[in-house]
Amino acid sequence: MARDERKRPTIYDVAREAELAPSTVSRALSNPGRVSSRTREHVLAVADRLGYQVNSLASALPSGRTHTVALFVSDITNPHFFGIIRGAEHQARAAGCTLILGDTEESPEVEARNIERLGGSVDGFVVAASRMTDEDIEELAGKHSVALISRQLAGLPSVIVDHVDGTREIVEHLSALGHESLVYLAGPRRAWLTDQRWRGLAQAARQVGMSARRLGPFQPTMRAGANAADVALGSGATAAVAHNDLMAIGMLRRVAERGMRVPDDLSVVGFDDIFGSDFSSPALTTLGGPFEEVGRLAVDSLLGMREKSREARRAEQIVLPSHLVIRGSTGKAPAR
Amino acid sequence: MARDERKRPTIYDVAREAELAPSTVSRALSNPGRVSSRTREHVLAVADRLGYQVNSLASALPSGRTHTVALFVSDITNPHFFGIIRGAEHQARAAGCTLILGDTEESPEVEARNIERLGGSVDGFVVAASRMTDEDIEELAGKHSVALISRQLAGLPSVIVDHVDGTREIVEHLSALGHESLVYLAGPRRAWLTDQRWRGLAQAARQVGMSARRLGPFQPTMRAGANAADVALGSGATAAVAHNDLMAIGMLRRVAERGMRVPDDLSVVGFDDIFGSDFSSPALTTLGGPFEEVGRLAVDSLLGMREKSREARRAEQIVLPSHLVIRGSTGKAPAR
DNA sequence: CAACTTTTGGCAACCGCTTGCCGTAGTTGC
DNA sequence: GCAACTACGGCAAGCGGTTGCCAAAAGTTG
Repeated sequence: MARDERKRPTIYDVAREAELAPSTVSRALSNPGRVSSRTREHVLAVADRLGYQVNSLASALPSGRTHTVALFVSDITNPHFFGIIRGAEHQARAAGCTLILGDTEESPEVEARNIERLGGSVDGFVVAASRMTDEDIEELAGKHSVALISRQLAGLPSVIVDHVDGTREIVEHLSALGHESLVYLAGPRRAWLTDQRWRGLAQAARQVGMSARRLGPFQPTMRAGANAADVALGSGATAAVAHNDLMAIGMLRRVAERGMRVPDDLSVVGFDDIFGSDFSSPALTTLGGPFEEVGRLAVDSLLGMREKSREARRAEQIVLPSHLVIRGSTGKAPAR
Repeated sequence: MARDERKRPTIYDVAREAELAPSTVSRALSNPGRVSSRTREHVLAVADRLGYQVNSLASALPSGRTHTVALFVSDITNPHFFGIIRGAEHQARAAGCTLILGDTEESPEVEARNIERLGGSVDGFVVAASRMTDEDIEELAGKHSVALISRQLAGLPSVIVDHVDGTREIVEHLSALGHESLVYLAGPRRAWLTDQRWRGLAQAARQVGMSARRLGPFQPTMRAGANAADVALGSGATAAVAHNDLMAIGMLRRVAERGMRVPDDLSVVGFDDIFGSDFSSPALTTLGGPFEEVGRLAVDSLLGMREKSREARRAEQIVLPSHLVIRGSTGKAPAR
């Protein structure tokens, strides 16, 4: 009682007060089945009275469990990641974990370096839109628990939003509006999604008898959207599918700047349904998805991994449904 | 050499390999002035060869320095915070620290609880737009290092963007356009900024002979903006200043929905210059600021606090200049 | 009721690093 | 040439928990 000199009480304080050994206190707190319920309740009561709180650092040291997960995103200023971040944060908190957020700035080097740096002090990594190579990710996964977002890799848990169905929907929508040609303004070469989206678009286009071309790559930013718009307009296609909404919104502005009209002269489609895509002018047709859920599930399967034995731990690859949000940026193809 | 069984090498491994005591290795690594340069270089070389990396948990335990700071924001999905988050993340990384991000969801309880939870495992807190009472913040600051963003409190370091000058600019801008009355659509009662902004607007209005009324409070969200728009239109004022851009953008939509026009029927001004405020329709006139810098400086002064002796540590209250970004949502006052 | 199993609490050895204190060797002053 | 310092390396005691192992207590069984 006398020695509460501003310091947080430790299990030793609780033990003394409860007239038990520190080890017993530790067990009562973190391994309740190991002590009698009478003892446990006594410990709990004393701990509560003293205002005891575990020192998470101290408990992480011997146990190896830090109760911390890291989430890396490729660009922290892309609104697309908000939902993911929020979902991940929620799920982490619900599981009693702390979330560390990292920005990899579109660079595989920054990504690798930051992950390395955190290596020993987190229970695992959720990596969204990784720019690393498959090999590097596999190496990383050999050393730490890893869950992927917007990327699939055999043997690793992942959460993505369906793009096969999504791209098909986009193409059918455009086809229904009379478009006969589209261009895909590709994202970064290292982004797994870039190829996936292109593949989906190309295949769907083939099936409905539309021509499709891939142009780029472009940085997935609003600024690069201006460039993409010029390239798209120059291509002669009547519909442009941008790698993401940031680019698509940048395109809308550039098209207007050049005195052309969306969708009369060019229809534009994006991906992600980000904040702002509903009030751009025109509002953007885009492929949305349940991104909070994505973040939540990624953290979930990351934390789940540790439970399962190495055997039973066949990584689950989750695919969530996407949905096409049709707005003003797509319209009838211009007459020939 | 033989015992690199998947485990990360420790200072003991380095010590053995370098034929020195672990304590010397520890000093060579983290207190270079304490050993001879010959020794230090030898240690560094061996550590490098073995691929040694400090275990930050283990070093945090005895030293109390975790090299981690936490940033709390009131709403992680508000784009306003992106810049702050990014700036904070950069500065933290530059200082060799890890950033933990927390969402307080506009709730003082969630805020207090989360801060409490992290208490022992971070070096300090940056709290942006805190919803806690002055008393609670002071209590918190008694136990931990705290730096404030968008809030001032005597004795605590803080970074804010100038609102006195900013609100004056807004009012003068509106006055110049012929407006004679404005309404302020207030933000949450617990937000320090709500009163500050209102005070600034009211005073500036008095000086230019404009009438000013305060309405609300409203939640600082797009959704609440619809409500705010109706209230503003009903007030008879010709100019509306929303608590933030989220609300302002929500207002723009609602005004259009009701068949009125911005700025012909009502001029609208926001705060923050968030992502999207440049492509809403019409584009939003808003008070911007160097928010990345805000995040950066907040982390900076938080980390700086620990250096200074308790005496010299007179908390710096930083005020960064704001700037009015004039766009299409403000225009000439409608003729009587 | 003896023999045996299951609970339950305690002891002590870590986890990996930091740091106060001590002793030795080398340097400086007079 | 000797006392007084200073520089530098080592020893060992933590930091606050966790956990393997042991022994006493309690519960089972025939």
